[in-house]
Amino acid sequence: MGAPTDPVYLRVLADLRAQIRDGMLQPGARVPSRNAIIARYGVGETAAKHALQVLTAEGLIEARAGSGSYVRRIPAERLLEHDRLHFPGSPFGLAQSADAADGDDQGQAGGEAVRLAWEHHAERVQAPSSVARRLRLEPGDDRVMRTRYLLTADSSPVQLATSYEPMSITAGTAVLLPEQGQFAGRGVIARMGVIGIQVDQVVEEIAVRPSLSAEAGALDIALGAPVLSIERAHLAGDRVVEVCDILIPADQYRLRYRIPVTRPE
Amino acid sequence: MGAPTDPVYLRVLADLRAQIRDGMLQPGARVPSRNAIIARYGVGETAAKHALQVLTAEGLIEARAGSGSYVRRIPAERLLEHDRLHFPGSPFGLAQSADAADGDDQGQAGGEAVRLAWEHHAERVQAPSSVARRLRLEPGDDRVMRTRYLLTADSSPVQLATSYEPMSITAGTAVLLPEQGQFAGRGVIARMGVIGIQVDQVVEEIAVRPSLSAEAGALDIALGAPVLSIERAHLAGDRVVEVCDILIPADQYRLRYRIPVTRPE
DNA sequence: TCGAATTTGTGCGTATGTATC
DNA sequence: GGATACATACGCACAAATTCG
Repeated sequence: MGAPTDPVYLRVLADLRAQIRDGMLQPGARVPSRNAIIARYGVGETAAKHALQVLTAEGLIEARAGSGSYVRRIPAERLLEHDRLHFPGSPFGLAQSADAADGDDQGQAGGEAVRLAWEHHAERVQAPSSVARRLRLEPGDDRVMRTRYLLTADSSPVQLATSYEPMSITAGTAVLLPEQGQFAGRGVIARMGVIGIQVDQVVEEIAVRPSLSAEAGALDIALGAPVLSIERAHLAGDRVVEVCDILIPADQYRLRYRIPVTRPE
Repeated sequence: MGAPTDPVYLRVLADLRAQIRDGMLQPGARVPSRNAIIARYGVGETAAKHALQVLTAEGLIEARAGSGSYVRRIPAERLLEHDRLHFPGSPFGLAQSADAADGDDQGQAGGEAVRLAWEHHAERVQAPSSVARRLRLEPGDDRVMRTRYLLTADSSPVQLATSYEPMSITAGTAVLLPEQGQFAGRGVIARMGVIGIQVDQVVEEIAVRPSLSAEAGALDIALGAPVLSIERAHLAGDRVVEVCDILIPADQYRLRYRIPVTRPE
């Protein structure tokens, strides 16, 4: 037997991907339709379909029924800053991409302001088992306050955050509801400080995984497109006073951490 | 006309996903084959195929040709700790996923010891344009020391790091070569300290993108599989004394940042 | 050791529904 | 309304890997 032949759809896929990378297919341009691919590359419909589907999953193109597939305009990959620990629902705020990347073509002029908006909804719930474990509560504990956040920039979703706080800590205090009352929007550290709890450490675990369908719907990305998943915990000594799951479309945003270095020796 | 009927494959998909989530299909268990799905759900081959394919794309199952599809064990995901700023070549060291063991400082907690190994190679090069910009050097500056690192755990690649240091800082000192001499393996902060430069900030930008072919080869992952790309810079006041590009297979590792909170007001 | 059955991966053709132009 | 394009759906075929008698 000769060499194991590469799958046909990979040839189409590689060619289209190269055309997009090299700029032969500009952002917004129309990608050859299934029939066009069949004719041009001499492949069957399955291969054409499969190639387009993989490009869609990679986030390089976007398919519109009845119209065609188009090269996605990537919104210049925005930067999410980490240094605002008081930010509501999430430690990541949107940064101005002032010193932004090498490619400048996309730039929408220097001074455009981005309209940011938060939606949030707080509710008392039973802790899901993974949350109970991270908060070190008994499985099934129903004294947990869950707050869901959706951050949008110019009405397009930026991040989805779900925060959990044990009511054993906050019940009966002025900060039971994170986004109501005098201390709304001040962040976990400030709010815990109000009731005498000193947060001294934040732990974040960053992972990447394909989006599930509900998440893809909420973030307006393709099903299976990679998302950054950040599991955050606020600690006060040995106590875990808050945990939060943050989801961000991985291909549209990057995270920036600034870490001060203190000199020991 | 009547209600738009839901796609058939979604019914299969939702059912299998629920079985995985609820534990009816345990990690490692075999998922029904194409033929089994056709028989059990009364759907066509296309729908069965499509449902399995979406689950694969979501990372919930793993298909082995000739054998079957199996629920993925995700706990295989290893953790990379950030807190060792002195680590050579990279701020990420391997932590043992001994389930939230807080106190351990070295990775070897649980039963299994992981054999870690570094390869490195230093060379004087001309700065690529993006590196020159980040180091604030003239484009084409050829007084730059580049050190390439490959970290392996049990001989499988974990991360690829490329570090750049301006020789205007290190030339003629004992720390010109990061991995040779008395201060080898002590990390950027310690080495710069030796020659009187006080690093006071580390900035890291985390992004996710599909791997290029050279990277996929070095990391032993599939071409196009997502990688975590970390652009790191060591700053001493206004000076950028080192930049480093770190690549990590995104589906196999997660990053952990521990951030101490200092109380100002 | 070998071969048959199973399963996935890839490929083909065709058909229908629906959205867009 | 008609042409085009994608989404979904059916069925069939073969190669390669795996499993198992």
